[in-house]
Amino acid sequence: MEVQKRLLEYGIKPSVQRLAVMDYLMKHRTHPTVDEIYKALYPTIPTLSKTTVYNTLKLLYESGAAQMLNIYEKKSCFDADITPHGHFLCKMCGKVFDFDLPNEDYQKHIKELSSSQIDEFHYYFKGICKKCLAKKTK
Amino acid sequence: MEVQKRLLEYGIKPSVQRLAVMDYLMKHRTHPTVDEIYKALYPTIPTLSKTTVYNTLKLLYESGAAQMLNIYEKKSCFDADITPHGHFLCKMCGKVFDFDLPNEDYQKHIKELSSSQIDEFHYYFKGICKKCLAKKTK
DNA sequence: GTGCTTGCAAATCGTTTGCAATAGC
DNA sequence: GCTATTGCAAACGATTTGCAAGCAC
Repeated sequence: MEVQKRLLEYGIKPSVQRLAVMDYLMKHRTHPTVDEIYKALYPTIPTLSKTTVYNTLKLLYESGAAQMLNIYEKKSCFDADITPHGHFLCKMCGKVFDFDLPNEDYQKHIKELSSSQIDEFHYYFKGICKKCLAKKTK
Repeated sequence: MEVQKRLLEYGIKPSVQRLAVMDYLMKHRTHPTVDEIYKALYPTIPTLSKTTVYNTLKLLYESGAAQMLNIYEKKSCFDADITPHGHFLCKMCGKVFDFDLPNEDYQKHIKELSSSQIDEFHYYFKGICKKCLAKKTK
């Protein structure tokens, strides 16, 4: 199973809770928040505490096994996709969408900042998605 | 004075407090937080309340007269430069630096997302700046 | 004097911390 | 048994809210 593999790859000792959180992240590419993950896992792991979800996500993020996004103003959300890519937040439906990023751009900017150490890369737009735009004009 | 001009341009009725906040933002391109702005202005406007600073910055941001950045994990910071440009957060010294963004990239991505409405644009790196890297290896 | 702006105090909410209970080797 | 992980309750800190007082035209 690739969930366990991902944890081990980033030096994270697996546990029921950690596997569940990583598994959820890998299967739900919706950029879930702590609360969403907690609420989704609670039914299957009734002893789960929100602190553990916080701890686990922090661990995943700091080990590099997941990305933490601050695209929402007040809460973080998480992404199992750790390759550099862009995000789009629709301010109407609140959903976050992925979009590909031409790789040359990424390289170019890395070079511009050379001699600094780059750990994280964030690229996103906020606006209104096609679906919501259509609804609005109706 | 261009501070007042900026407010009027974005349909914001000037007041002592609003002018002071906008003025501070335009003169200090350090991406200050609410608290930093409040602490800086308090000596000159001793009746100033932090709520007003919050209100004013929200107004500036929602009117388009300033940018709000969520590059820090837990607090917002603000930028009077409203043209699309990139940011770099040094995780050691905590400073945020600007960097220019090749304009074609911006256009390209806008087009990729066409038929969505784009309101905000965020592009940033996190890492360690040259100065701090040098200190570290010493 | 009417409506907008300000500012205080209290509330809110995501997140962190301290610490005791628990699990895994 | 020892160490790392979990989970509860309390603390924290940035931001928002309710509301009364002040200001401007």
